[in-house]
Amino acid sequence: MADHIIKQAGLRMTAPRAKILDILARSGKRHMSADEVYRELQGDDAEIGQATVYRVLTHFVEAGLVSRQSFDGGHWVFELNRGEHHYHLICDRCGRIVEFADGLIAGRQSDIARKHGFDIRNHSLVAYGLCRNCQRSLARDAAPFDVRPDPTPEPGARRMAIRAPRATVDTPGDRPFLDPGIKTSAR
Amino acid sequence: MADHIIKQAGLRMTAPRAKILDILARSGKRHMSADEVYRELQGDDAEIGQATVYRVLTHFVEAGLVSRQSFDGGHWVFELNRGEHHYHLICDRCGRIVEFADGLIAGRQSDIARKHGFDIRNHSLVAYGLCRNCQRSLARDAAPFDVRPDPTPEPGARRMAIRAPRATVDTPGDRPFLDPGIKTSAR
DNA sequence: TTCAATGCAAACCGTTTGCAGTGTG
DNA sequence: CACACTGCAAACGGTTTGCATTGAA
Repeated sequence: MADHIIKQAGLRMTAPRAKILDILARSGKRHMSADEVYRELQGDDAEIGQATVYRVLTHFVEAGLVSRQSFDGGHWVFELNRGEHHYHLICDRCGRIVEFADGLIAGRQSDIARKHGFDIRNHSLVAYGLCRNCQRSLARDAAPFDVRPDPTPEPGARRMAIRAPRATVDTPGDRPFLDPGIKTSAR
Repeated sequence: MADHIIKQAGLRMTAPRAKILDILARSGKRHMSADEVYRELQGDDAEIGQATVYRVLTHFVEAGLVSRQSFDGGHWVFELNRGEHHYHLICDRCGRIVEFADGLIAGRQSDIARKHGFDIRNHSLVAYGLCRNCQRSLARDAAPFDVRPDPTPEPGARRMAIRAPRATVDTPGDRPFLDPGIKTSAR
């Protein structure tokens, strides 16, 4: 249950919070937008407003349960905080996301920050390009332009100029989150 | 003049384009939002609409003259493309931005990408924290909360939850852009 | 002379906020 | 029983778009 995790984080337990944490924990997608969380909730019985989703997610971020970032300007993307800081590889075409951690980069970056007198609290590295599959697809049908990504183009996709992903899943090393007694650094 | 640069990039020359490129080139700020560009234009004689600013900037990005990114979810920030890819250190408190390039990080990252089968086209590394000045200020008046940043708080600043910069200047090694015959890779 | 670029204003869309009602601690 | 949390709907703010007009090539 998500219950004790929320309390351990110093938050009041409520139904919306439990459900949202649950969704983040169980969803196939590691990275979800507020709207995706909201829609997932709709299928459920209880009525939970968008505002609540945003507020709860913000609370989670502040409490350190969840991390938030925006891949290249779109909307916010939320991700359960599994403790290990990591970076992202994103496919411009299909939206596939691959996570990776790298001490060398982290160290180098913090050296540089120190040299500039910065006290770093957070950082993100995101690389955009084509995943293996999409490289293949593109080569295969050698279509010069306007090839539709294999994963469904998603109906309400706004023309995001230049770059237009809309993340789908993918990540190595899956590990349960809610079940084991995870130690939340309460605040 | 910006004229031949725009043409070299394969774009039709128009007054708005010349002016906007000029502003990006001459402004003290290396990183400008569309709105900042727009406001800078207002002081000028000619009437140029916001839509045009957005459209022109988008064209510039597509032509490779300008690069665009969003520091942690806010709006887009545009920056004249000076050829050398670089990363950013951003002060959470005053918005100061420091740029740095690092081959080691770039190399490492592209190795990792290759290992995952990705063909990277672009990447960004941004680190958030406190610059030296802000660390000092905070220590000095040891105010636990709600300290106002030294650089004016900027009136229309939306409460961006968690993080709320609003960039001001700062960058090492200034180098003119428009004057020398820069080689634009036209497309 | 044609078709891309512009200006204006309205539309969009993700996110935030005000307010009255609800339910946790 | 107080006060944080919720739902709803309206507000917000950055960006995009439709359409008639202008102007570069």
